Amino acid sequence: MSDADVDRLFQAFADATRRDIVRRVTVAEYSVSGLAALYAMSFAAVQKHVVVLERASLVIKEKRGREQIVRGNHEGLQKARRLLDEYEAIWRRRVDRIADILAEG
Amino acid sequence: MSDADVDRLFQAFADATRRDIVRRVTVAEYSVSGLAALYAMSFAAVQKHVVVLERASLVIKEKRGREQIVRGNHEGLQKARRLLDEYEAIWRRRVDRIADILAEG
DNA sequence: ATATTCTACAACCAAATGGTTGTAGATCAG
DNA sequence: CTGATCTACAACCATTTGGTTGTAGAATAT
Repeated sequence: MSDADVDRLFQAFADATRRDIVRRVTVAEYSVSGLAALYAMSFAAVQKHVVVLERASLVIKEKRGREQIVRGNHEGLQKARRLLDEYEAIWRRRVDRIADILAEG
Repeated sequence: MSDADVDRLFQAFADATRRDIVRRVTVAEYSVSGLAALYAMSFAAVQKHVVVLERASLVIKEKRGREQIVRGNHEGLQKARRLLDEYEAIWRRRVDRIADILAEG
């Protein structure tokens, strides 16, 4: 995963509307206009949010007739969690190291 | 945690330099200028990154003489992980629900 | 066939972001 | 005391971001 990929992923999470879209489409399917109806902004704005989420692998679009069905994509979430787990591991190592120093000291 | 807080948190993670700073200051202490020496950018740029990380609770600054010592702050990381865990829980509920439907069908 | 719906995308705008240089206050060293 | 170092912050700049309206194509409904 490149830096740019990670940037895209966390950037995608850094917006409340997009986080809400992720929650919704994980629970149920929505068309883009179905999503747009939920928010106090234009269709185009919501469509752009969906594009951002798609590029971050947090959402998948599938054409169905004239609609585009949006569903959650577990891949992006898993990547994000794995990344944060790495940071957590660094913390754990640090805590262990300090404990060792205290033990031998 | 407000939407704005969550925005700040993920936004802070959405930059490779800032992620690198977080890793470094979790392992060891750095002054702001000590950090600045590591990157191909101005002191002011790095100082701003530290401010962003501090506002996101990912880093803590402590004045020591004329230096400002930067250390990792577990709080922000924990918050971020807990948030992603909530999304994961939504996924799990969804998977369970589908399994139930298949079982009774 | 025509009208409607859904989507994509361009063009535009204001605000935020990530960088720069410059200035000034504190602290430390000689 | 003087000079060097460390930090904070202002002002500025280019690019990105999150929003808008408008246009056009594809699929559906009447």
